[in-house]
Amino acid sequence: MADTGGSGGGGEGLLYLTDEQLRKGIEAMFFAYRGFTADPDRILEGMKYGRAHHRAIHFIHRAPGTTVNNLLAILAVTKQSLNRVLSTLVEDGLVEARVGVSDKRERNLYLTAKGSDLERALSDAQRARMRAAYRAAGPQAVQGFRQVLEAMMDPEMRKGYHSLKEGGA
Amino acid sequence: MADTGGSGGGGEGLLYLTDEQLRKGIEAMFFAYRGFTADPDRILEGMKYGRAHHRAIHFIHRAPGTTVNNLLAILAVTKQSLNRVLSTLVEDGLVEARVGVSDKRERNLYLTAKGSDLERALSDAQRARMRAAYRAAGPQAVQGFRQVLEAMMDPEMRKGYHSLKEGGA
DNA sequence: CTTGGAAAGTCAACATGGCTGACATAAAAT
DNA sequence: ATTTTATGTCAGCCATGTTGACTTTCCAAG
Repeated sequence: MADTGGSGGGGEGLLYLTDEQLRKGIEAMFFAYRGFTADPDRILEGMKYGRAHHRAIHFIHRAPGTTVNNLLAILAVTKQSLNRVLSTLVEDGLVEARVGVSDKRERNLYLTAKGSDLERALSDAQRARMRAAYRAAGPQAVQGFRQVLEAMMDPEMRKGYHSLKEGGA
Repeated sequence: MADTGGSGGGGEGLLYLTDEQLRKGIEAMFFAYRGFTADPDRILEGMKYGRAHHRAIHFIHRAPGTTVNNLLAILAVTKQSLNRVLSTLVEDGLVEARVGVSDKRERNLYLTAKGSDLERALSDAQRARMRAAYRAAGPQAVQGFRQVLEAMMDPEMRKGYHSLKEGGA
């Protein structure tokens, strides 16, 4: 396990694995995630929606025509929980749920124009912060950021993260 | 807006700021955070505690003797919300809340032996995952990870993140 | 010393979004 | 045709966020 890490000579290359460094990383993750969700949360607040609605809208936008079950796998919540969120979005005309063609048990989900508008507002806000952070840290840092995040995911999550393509009707 | 970024020659240095790259970062953050909380959540499940209890325990461990108000600032929830969590922890003998010495309105918070045991279990689990991710990604990546996370925080959060020292009785 | 406002913490009640259980409908298997 | 399986829905519970009203303590003005 020879290490060619950044710091110094001898065994110093493992200093980034000390409990203290790990703790800092843990707390950074906690505080950063709060920043990460802050802007969309602010937009949603006042509307009768929350973070759960944001997530659903995001992934429907990403994979139009996806099924409820597909979404379930990505979001890792129960179908009952998702259904509540989806129901209000359909009622309010942000999401259209078309009965499946080949399998009538399924519902294929699409954003309406109204839903797309909200999606854009939310993702614009979230991207703006992300862009600022990326720019401040630089491309090298961003690469490391992505590497660590990916290593932090559960293996199944990592799969869902890389595929995330299926779902077309 | 000249950029001296890492990749290539011409305008290529800004490729990491495209909407597509930003979206990948956003989703990575979402999936990674789930991994980040998964192990402690698993430990807490079954016990009558949740993520909120974990956070309280973590920061009391970090700053023994901290006051409720101090914790409030770090966690950014309402005192009523924190109070519920803290009350159960005190009742169950995981946290001791000593009336302040100089100011009897305050409560200084400490983990009991029992509380420390749970804290250790939780942070061991969380650190193990973090350590694995760090090791997999390497020290260079970890540095970038930390840089991006910090740039993603709100400025006030960033302060709280760096100080986080006060709180002694 | 008394009085009044600010600060810290507590109690009550409500909203969001997790959860499990029970169920309806459609599809697939026998 | 009947049973089994998959998908989605309805009802109700729990954790944890919220606001509002209150108590206790502290400090400052009189």
